[in-house]
Amino acid sequence: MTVRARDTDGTPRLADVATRAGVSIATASRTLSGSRAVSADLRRRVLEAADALAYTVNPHARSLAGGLTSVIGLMVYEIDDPYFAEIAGGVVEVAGGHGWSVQVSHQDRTHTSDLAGVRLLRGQRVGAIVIAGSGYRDAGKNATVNTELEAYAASGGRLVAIGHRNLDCHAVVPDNVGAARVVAEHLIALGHRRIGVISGPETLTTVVDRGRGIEDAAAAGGITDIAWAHAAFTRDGGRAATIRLLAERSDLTAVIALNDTMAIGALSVLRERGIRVPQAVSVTGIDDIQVAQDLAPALTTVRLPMASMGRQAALLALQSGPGARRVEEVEHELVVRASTAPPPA
Amino acid sequence: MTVRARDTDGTPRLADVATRAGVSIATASRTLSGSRAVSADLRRRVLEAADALAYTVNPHARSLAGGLTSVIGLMVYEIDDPYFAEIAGGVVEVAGGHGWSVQVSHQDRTHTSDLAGVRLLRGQRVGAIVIAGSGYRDAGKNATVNTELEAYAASGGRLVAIGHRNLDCHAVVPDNVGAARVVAEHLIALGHRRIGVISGPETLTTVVDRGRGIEDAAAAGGITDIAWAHAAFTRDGGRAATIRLLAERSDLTAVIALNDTMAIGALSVLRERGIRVPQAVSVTGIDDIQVAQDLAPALTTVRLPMASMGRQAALLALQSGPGARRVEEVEHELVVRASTAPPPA
DNA sequence: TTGTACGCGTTATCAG
DNA sequence: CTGATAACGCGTACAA
Repeated sequence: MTVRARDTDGTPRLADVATRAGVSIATASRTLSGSRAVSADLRRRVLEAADALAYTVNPHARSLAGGLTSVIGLMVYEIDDPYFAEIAGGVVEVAGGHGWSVQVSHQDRTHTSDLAGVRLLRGQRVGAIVIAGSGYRDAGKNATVNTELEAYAASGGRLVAIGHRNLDCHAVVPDNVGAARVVAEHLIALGHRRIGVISGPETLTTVVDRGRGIEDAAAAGGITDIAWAHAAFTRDGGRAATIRLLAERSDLTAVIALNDTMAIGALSVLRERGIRVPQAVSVTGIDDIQVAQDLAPALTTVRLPMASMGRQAALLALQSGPGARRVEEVEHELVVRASTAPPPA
Repeated sequence: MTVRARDTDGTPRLADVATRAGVSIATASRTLSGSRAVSADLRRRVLEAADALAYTVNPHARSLAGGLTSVIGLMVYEIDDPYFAEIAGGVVEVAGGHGWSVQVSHQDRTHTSDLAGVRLLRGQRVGAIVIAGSGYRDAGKNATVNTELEAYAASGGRLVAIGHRNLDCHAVVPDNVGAARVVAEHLIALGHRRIGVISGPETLTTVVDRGRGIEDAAAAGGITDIAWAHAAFTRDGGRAATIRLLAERSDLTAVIALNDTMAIGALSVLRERGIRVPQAVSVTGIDDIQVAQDLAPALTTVRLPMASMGRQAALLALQSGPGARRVEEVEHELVVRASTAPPPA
């Protein structure tokens, strides 16, 4: 006898369900995966059997047999950055609600690692990829990654981008230009004329877009001497950029950070130096991460609904039928708190 | 001819590598997975072929053939809570460095969902599970989850807990009792006697342990009337608990939050009411999440190295040979900032 | 509609 | 040390 009585590890297989229901494994498979119609009677029997056995499909077998897995590959920079963490929260929430898992793929803002990340995800046959990191401005760098991404989509994978438009797929995009313009306008309306911007690397499209928003507002306000300082898109980057800005232009009355994380760095430097915010210098951010309201002083910023963006992206990934490309714009809103005031007299 | 010329999606298979190297797929498999010794000559040829073809194993096929996958299932509450986000950062970092992926499983602090999470991870044959959420105090609730977890470990999965000891597996554990005692002692040393504690639900072991640390310090300091308020282990929970505490005991000079997130909630309530920190009331947290230093005022707390804990846990999961259970204690350190001062005269 | 049988890509077993 | 070959669990043409 070659009959393997009760083998492996006790996990029931599809065959067990089929046997118990008195049907073929094909029928069991069809009812469980819903790929084809099955008579109501058999359908019920299969479902009961599966339930009684506490059957769960083996995703690997399923994938090997041709399909993709119920996993969303989420590509982010630094999962411990609040911006991405909040997005991830939204993605995880929706995915979990649909029985999907979320695999976090870390990028380190180099396109080679992005490429490796995408390849890994493809190799794992994940059913969807949500790419939350900003795209690169450099077309060449984008090319390799995008090619891989599009090949993935072409082979049936669902692809959704958060925050960049230049990828040919569903996308959830904040209006980075508009958001940045709004904070700049707020400062200008308060009377600021000598403004500095602390910015992330210009290789990121998010940075470029937000920078453009500032320039738009400045031009409209007749301001021509905005001071720029570029650094990493992090708290430490914010510190470094602020220090440089202060050294170059001691007359600034306002600092615009291109995201809240950098703004936190700016605040910390100003606090160390005893420069009062907002009395001597106003500071703004963009994103409205949760802690923005609890900083010292509470940060004036522009709210982007990160968690909701994550949820939307996950929904697009899970629901997206054969339909055309969908780009969902998300609202932003100026949130005025305690870190901005008119410039000193 | 039944020969499938170039099928599926162009992804090279092990057979392709074997053919190109002029060996059997068995040999190719052995060299690539390193399961058995292979002569240096063949080994080199296989490696070259694999490299030339840009071959990557199909993890599903590998898993189906008997093994587990190179995936760490990370169970956390709220990936967007800084505490867990920082831990996740550490796990993702180490995992990525070893070619492993990280799958985030969300728990919602109910044991049924925990159970579902573990089952899902098992069903996916993940190679390791790192469970970062606090355990439950209720033995009954633990039982079902723990049984599942131990079955997982028994079947070859690597299991590592962060923050609870009562699971029979490798663990990375902070001294929650000691950490809480340290902040309480700090306040007592400053002269505080009328102290309130805002705490998470007592169903979590972390909460219970930290609470005990407070009680120890209070007893040693001869303080018997500590005021307690329980709520969710979140910012909003911190707000709710603080409001209740203030209503019951208007004479408090210090509020101990059992984690930084709740402390943030406490600070926000006190700020709204115009109660000055630390002049009127001192506030402390536990964890030292990154933003603790940037709050208003900067938070006095106890540092737990979350990122490092995540890294350690991942290493334990990936390296752990057949060795015995290892429990790694992590250091904590009181960080005195601006939110504590002697009580008002 | 339902069942049979083959293939998905690897690992493991068992001979050589 | 190396090579056939049988699983692994499931989807799905194909046939009935």
